[in-house]
Amino acid sequence: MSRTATENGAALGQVLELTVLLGADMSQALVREGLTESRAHLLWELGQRGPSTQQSLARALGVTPRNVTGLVDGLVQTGFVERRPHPSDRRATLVTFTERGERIAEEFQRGRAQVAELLFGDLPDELFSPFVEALGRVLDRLRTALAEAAEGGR
Amino acid sequence: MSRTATENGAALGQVLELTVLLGADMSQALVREGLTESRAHLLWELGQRGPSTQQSLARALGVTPRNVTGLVDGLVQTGFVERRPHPSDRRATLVTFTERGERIAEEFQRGRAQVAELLFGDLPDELFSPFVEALGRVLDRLRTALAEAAEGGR
DNA sequence: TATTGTTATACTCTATAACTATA
DNA sequence: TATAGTTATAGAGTATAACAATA
Repeated sequence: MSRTATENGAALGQVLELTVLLGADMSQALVREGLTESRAHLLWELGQRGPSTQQSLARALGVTPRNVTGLVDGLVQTGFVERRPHPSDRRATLVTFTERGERIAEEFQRGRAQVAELLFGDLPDELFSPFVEALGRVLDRLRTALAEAAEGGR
Repeated sequence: MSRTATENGAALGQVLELTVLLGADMSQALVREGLTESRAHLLWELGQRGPSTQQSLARALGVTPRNVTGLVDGLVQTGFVERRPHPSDRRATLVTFTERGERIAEEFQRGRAQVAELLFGDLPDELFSPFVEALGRVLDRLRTALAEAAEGGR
């Protein structure tokens, strides 16, 4: 083996710590804005897609339509989104940003860019390039393994 | 600037995808074992510390003692842990693994090692070394920023 | 007095199943 | 008959506050 299992394990430990810290940072910011992770995730998807039916949000988030009802209820109460009638389908509602919601969604994007600069801004290219290359390969391995597990589990 | 914000943003995107996929993989495995993330986290800490009071678990997990009561209730019902009297303090209970719990905790460790091999086993040293170096620096930046944010927020 | 764990209460996220209005 | 969203019900995780037993 070119490397010990201990070295690979330590690298995974670093990756896991990174996920924990990024999660903590995000969570901090959300609490400040009066949001939960689930609600923020919905706002993020809404920002990516524009006004959306609850069904499409449910599919995007990978949760049940009933769950989306609850999340939208919360976001309506706290003033981030509105329910509007769908122009051509009277069964459906279009979830749309309020001004406040729009502002927050833009802040998300800015915040994400700031985090990217914080993490990588000072990293010299000699490290950044192989980092991205290695990360790409690691992701490929993981995607493949998960897809195979999903195949086998069916 | 040596790199564009777009490149840094893309790198962050990769990192975030990695966190999502690792979370999905872990979650898959936990559901198979009849565990939730919170309960698995408690088992993990218990494995690191050995038999523990609920207070110490609460501190380790960063949740309230009341919350630990619920998690331990669930783990007792599903046969992963037992409550035993504390030998010297009759107020406290010692949460200890059952045989089944012990077995699962060992499987966690093996599973984690397998994931490490899956992710990094095929990565050539020329990529692995700078990857770890870069990751270390990124973690330092993030730890520092979070510590400062915690300072300021007090 | 302080600490350990629990009861009481409440909020959020999540799911399934049944129901209403509309397509 | 099928789809969009909601009501009903339930379980899990989380929190605060009040309380019992013990230190």
